[in-house]
Amino acid sequence: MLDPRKLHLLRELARRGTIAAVAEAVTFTPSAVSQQLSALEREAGVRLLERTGRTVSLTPAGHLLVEHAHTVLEQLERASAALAAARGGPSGPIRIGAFPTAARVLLPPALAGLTGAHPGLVPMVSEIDPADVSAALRAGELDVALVHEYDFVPPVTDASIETEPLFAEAMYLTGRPSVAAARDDAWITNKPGTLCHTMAIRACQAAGFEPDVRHHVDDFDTVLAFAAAGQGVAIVPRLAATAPPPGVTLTRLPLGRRTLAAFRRGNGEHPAIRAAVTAFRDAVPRLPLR
Amino acid sequence: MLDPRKLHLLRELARRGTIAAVAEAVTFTPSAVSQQLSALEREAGVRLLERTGRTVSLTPAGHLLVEHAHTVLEQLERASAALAAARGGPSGPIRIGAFPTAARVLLPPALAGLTGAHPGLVPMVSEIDPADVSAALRAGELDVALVHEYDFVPPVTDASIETEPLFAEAMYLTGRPSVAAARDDAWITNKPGTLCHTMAIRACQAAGFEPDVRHHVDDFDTVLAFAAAGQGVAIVPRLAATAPPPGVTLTRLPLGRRTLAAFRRGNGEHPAIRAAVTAFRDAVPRLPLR
DNA sequence: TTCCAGCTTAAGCTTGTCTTATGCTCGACC
DNA sequence: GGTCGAGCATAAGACAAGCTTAAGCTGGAA
Repeated sequence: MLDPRKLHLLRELARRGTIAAVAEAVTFTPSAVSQQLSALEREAGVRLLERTGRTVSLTPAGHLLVEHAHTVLEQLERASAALAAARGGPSGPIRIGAFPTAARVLLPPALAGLTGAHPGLVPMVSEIDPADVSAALRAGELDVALVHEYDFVPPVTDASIETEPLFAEAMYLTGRPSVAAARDDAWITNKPGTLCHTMAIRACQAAGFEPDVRHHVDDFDTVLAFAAAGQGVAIVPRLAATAPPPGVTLTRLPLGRRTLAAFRRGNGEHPAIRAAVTAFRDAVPRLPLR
Repeated sequence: MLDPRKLHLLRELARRGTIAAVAEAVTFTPSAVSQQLSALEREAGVRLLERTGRTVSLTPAGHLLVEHAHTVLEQLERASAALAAARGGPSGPIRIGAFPTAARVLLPPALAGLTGAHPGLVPMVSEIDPADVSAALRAGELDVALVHEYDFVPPVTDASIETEPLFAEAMYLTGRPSVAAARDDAWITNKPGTLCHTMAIRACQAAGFEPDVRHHVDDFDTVLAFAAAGQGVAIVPRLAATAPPPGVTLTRLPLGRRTLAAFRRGNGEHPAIRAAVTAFRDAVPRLPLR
C-alpha cells in the first residue's frame, strides 16, 4: 500500500523543486527525504525522479502520482476533520496565520468572538505574508490563515489549499491624485517578496513607469508617517488608512484587494476551522471599511 | 496523519465483527490488530470501539471513520492503478477468482485471449464461491473475480467493491416442467453457504414449499449425473447444461442469473484488470448461451 | 460452576525510519 | 579551467514502530 507520508514528500518536492527544500519544510534531513522518495520509487515500480543538473525533477509518472497524492491527502484531511467533529465542539489549539494589517484590525474582535463562543479553543496567531501561507498550511504549521489577493497580482493557486472570501476593500494613494501623477516621486513599498510590494510595482507598471522605490517598510502606520514627513508616496489599503496622520491626503484608486480565509483542502469541515472562519466573518461588519 | 493501514483494519472490523476474524483475514495475530486499533483510537482522540459482551463493536465515530476509510483506500487504489498504467502495458501476476462453472467454461478462452494479447501477464486462478469474493478482494488475495447474482438473492453490496456485468443466462430445472411440480421430489443442491444453494432454496420457497434436499453437490456435471440416475431434481444454469446426459429433460425457468466481473473500487483502471475484464467480455460470445 | 472464545497487556525481537558522516557531481565564479 | 559550494546519494548507527509469543482477564454457553 502506498504510504501517504511519502506521497506528501513527493508533493512537496513537486512544489519546492529540491530535496533540500522539502527537508527544510518538514524538518527532516535531506538524507531522510532522499531515502523516503527512493523507497516510494521502489514501491511504485517506475522512475518518479530524475537528476537534472544539480537538482532533481519529476518524471511524467511522478507528476501523475502527485495528482493522486493531492486527492489522497485531501481525503485523509477530511477524515481527520470528521474525527475532530466527532470529538465534539471546537476545542484545542488552532494555529492562525494573518498578514500584519489583519492581525491588527480584524483579529482582535475575531479572536474575542471566537474564544467567547468556544472557550475550549486556544488560538495561536503568527504574522505571515500571504505569499508564504500555502507552504505553511501544507506543512501543518498553520491550520487557517488570513490572506489577501490584489488586482493585477494573480493569486497563488494551490490544489491543496482552499479559500473562502471575507471582504474586499479599496486601495488609496498618498499625496497624489493618481498613480501616474506620482511617476517622479520617491516610493515607499513593503519589503520585496511580499504581495503588497508586488502590487505596488504592478500598479506603477500599469501606469506606465517603474517606481523609484526608496523605502521598504512593512508597517503601514510607519509608511503613512514617512509619507507625512514628505519621504515619498505609497499605496495603502483602506484598513491601514483609518486615521491618516495630518498632512497626508488619500486618493481612492480603482484598485482593490480581497481578504480571504485559507485552509488545507478537505479541512473546511473541521469544527475549529469552521468556527474560526465564522468568527472572521462575524468581525467583518465592525471593520472601518468606508 | 491517519495511517491507511489502520483504517483498513478498522474497515475490516466493521465488516467482520471480531478482531480475531480481522486478524485471520490479514494473517496477523489478534494481538497485532488490537494494538493497531488501539493506536488508531489514540490518534483519533475518540472512542472508536466498545466492548459489547465478548466481542467489540464500533461506536458512531467508528462508523463515521469507516466511511472515510472507504474513500481514502479507494483513492490509494486509484493511485496504485495509475502507477501500474505508468509502468506500461499490463504485465505481472494477476490473481483471478472464479466460480467453478466460469472457471470451466469462460476462463479457458478468456485466459488464452488474455495471455495472447499481453504476454507479460501471468494470470493465477483460484476457484472461489461468489459469497467469499468481496472478502478475498479486500484482503488483496485476489485482483479480479467472476461472480454471479441470482434473481431472489440480493447481491452482496460492498462499498469497496465494484462490478461490471458480463452476461446473463437462464436457469433450467431437471425432470419436471415447473418448480412447483417438484414439490415432493428429492433435491440436489450445491453446498450450504454458496449462492447457488441459497438460490435453489429461495426458488422453492417462492413456489410455496421447502425443498427436501437430499444431496449437496457443487459440480453441476455430477448434479446432472445424479439427476440422470433418478436421485432427484436440481436447478442448473444454462452454462452448466450444454450437454445434459441422456434421460435428463431440462425446462427453462423464469429465473436468471447474471455473471459479473468484480474488483476493488478504484482499481478498475489498472491495466491488468482492464485487460482481464476485456478478455472476459471478448470470450462471452463464444459461450453456448442458447 | 466450568469452559472457551475473544480481547488486552507485557515482553522481546524484527523492521523501518531518521540522523550523522562521507562521497559524488554539477554549476558558478574567479 | 580550476576551485568551491550546493545538492543528492549511500553507509552505518540509534531509535521507534510494529509484530509475535505468552499470559491474563472477561463474558456467555453448557
